[in-house]
Amino acid sequence: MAKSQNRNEPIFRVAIALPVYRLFDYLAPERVELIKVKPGIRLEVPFGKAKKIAFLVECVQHSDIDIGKLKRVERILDEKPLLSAKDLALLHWAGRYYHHPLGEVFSAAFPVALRQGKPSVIQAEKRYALTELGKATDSGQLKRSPKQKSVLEKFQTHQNSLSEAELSAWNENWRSSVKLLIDRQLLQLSVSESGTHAAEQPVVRNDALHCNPQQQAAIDTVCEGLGQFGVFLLEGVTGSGKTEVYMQIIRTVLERGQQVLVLLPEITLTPQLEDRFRQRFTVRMAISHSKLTDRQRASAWLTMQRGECSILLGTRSTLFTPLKNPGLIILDEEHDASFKQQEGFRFSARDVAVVRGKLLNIPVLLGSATPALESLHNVDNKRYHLLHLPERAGIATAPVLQLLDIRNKRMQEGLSEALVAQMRLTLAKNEQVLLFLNRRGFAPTLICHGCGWVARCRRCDANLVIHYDEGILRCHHCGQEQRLIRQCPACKTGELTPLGLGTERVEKVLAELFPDKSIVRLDRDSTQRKGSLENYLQQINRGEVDIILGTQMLAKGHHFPNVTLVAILDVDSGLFSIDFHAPEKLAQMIVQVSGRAGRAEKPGRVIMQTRQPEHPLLTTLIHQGYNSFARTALAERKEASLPPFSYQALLRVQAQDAEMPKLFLQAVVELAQEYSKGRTQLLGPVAAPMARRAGLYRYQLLFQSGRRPELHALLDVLMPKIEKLKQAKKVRWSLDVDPVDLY
DNA sequence: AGCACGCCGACT
DNA sequence: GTCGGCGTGCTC
Repeated sequence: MAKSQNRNEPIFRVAIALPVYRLFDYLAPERVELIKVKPGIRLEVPFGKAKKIAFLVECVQHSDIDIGKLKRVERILDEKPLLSAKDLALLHWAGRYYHHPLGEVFSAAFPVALRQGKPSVIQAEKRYALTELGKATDSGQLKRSPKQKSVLEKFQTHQNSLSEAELSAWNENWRSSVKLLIDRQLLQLSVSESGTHAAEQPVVRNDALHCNPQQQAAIDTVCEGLGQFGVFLLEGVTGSGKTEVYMQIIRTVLERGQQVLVLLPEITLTPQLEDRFRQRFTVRMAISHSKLTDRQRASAWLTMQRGECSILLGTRSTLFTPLKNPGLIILDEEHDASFKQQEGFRFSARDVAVVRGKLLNIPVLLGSATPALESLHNVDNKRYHLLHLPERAGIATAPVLQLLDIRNKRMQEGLSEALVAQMRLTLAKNEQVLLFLNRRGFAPTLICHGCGWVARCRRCDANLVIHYDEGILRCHHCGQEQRLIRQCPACKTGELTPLGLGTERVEKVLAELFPDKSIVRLDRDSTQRKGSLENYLQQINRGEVDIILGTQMLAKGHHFPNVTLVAILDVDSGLFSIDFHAPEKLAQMIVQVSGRAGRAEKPGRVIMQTRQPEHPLLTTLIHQGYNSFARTALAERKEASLPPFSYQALLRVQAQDAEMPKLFLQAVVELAQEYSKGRTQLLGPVAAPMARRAGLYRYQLLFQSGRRPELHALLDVLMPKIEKLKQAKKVRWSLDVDPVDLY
């Protein structure tokens, strides 16, 4: 039949973004010059009834599929691959290491617009600036249009022009106001000032700050290592001048004509670093994070790919952006768990960055005040080179940490009398107080005083959290809400009482205790409105706020120079977790929160309320510092053969049916025992710590081995078989290699 | 992931 | 007698 005459047709083996491990074979397009076709190019292929975008993996001569059944590639989308051979190798490595389908890995490397098959064209980015009229206009005149007023103020408090990307990061809905302000001739389109860099022009526009010897040593060490692979761990407390070190190293990289990729854990941290970089560097800089439009992200990606831009600042997903002249990868706050993607393709941006650095033969610079235990372990075994910044730069002094024993003490909504007294002293000196409580809402539990009934989520194994402001009960795990009830549904008589502490409740008592003070609450609920976080931060730094109260989001990066007292209201809640990562996370959180205080010339103090004043984690951390804590914690991990002294992968399963997840994992265990020759342990199957979430029943199975190759060899044979398991079709499962969150 | 095929319940 | 429920299986 037709079979034989086509025997020598070239076959395109492609990856398609699907949750399956196998690749798909297609007939090459007719009249194609095979020499010009390189792996990595995007293709459009017929797939089932639809068309899909595919990535060419290789050209082969033979297919296992009957050649008559193969379809033909419809269209070639790229003349040349947008990814280099080394970046393709990185994706293949990541697919193998995380045991994730290659098509989805490829898909993650491209910005949305390109993975949908859009052409690789760059949309020029617009910038806006004040007109002379805009500079002279008092924003008070716009008080009848508050959105325009705030946009005008944004420009008036900003030195340079603002790009679409910067405006989007600040407030997603800026377009209409900017348009109206242009109509009023207060704003104008500005000629792209950050794109003016010419080859002969200096890369920096102003002088570097003076560095202390340790900073200089760090700069020199990394700069000497440019042009070859090496991982540097820059350990420096808040205020030790890490950013200055980054900038001086970046300058050298730029002067070599190379590009720099800078990764941050969170979008909210990009504007401040972007500002500092723009003040220092003349080169073009791209920003990429999920608040930007698909078009903006595609432009950032392509300008880096073409080498038209020298610095890329972005979050986790930016890691795979191709670089025409790669020089350096910086990953700031490397300990931060946000660098681990928590769904789908669960990669660690830190670990993949290191592999990327190795493939590109460039240095990787990791920065943190509280390095991850794995990173310190990698310093110990000489894989990473430690650069230590022991001092605070300038004249700032380190904050003093102290424990406040609250056993048997009178408490008012989580505040001890001693703490309130310290707050009064601080406020009397006109200095700011920061209170940290990592629980939003009014109270985490609503309990009946009469019968003990507790408000539970119907779809999760969790209690509903009281949100008085909104008059609702909300589940923090599935988002389900219901009206706040007044009467106990069980006994109809008892009094419903809020139990426990949330930021809303503390805010209320603060308002009573300090009626003449201005209080700001920063948590996901109070900052949901776009741009409100930035507005609050500005208020705080203008000194219009006396007491700052907030959750996790306070712990990251933001500087509050006039804060001299920090209190961690409930440090004990972090001491009792089944996850072995918990002590590390708690210690990092304490040090990070402490870093918010006592910058500038005013010394800061940190008070931790605890009922465990003798707890070794707390005493070690306070008296000997983070590094001693880390040493102790690493010794404990070693003793217990936990990571980084062993290697883990967690197989998670969930299903509507209560029994299926367990049955599926039992089948997996049978398979694993058949193929596991070595000493890879199987821990489970066990119910997940939260056995039901959003209506789904959850189970998990942990693989652990003292040798990484052994674990991966097992997973290599196991995963394709798991995919074909008949039980697999009735559940949703995912593998998490190097899990950081065992929940 | 989509999407069609397929075999059992309440409607014109 | 049909419309449609979502269980199961396939996509080169």
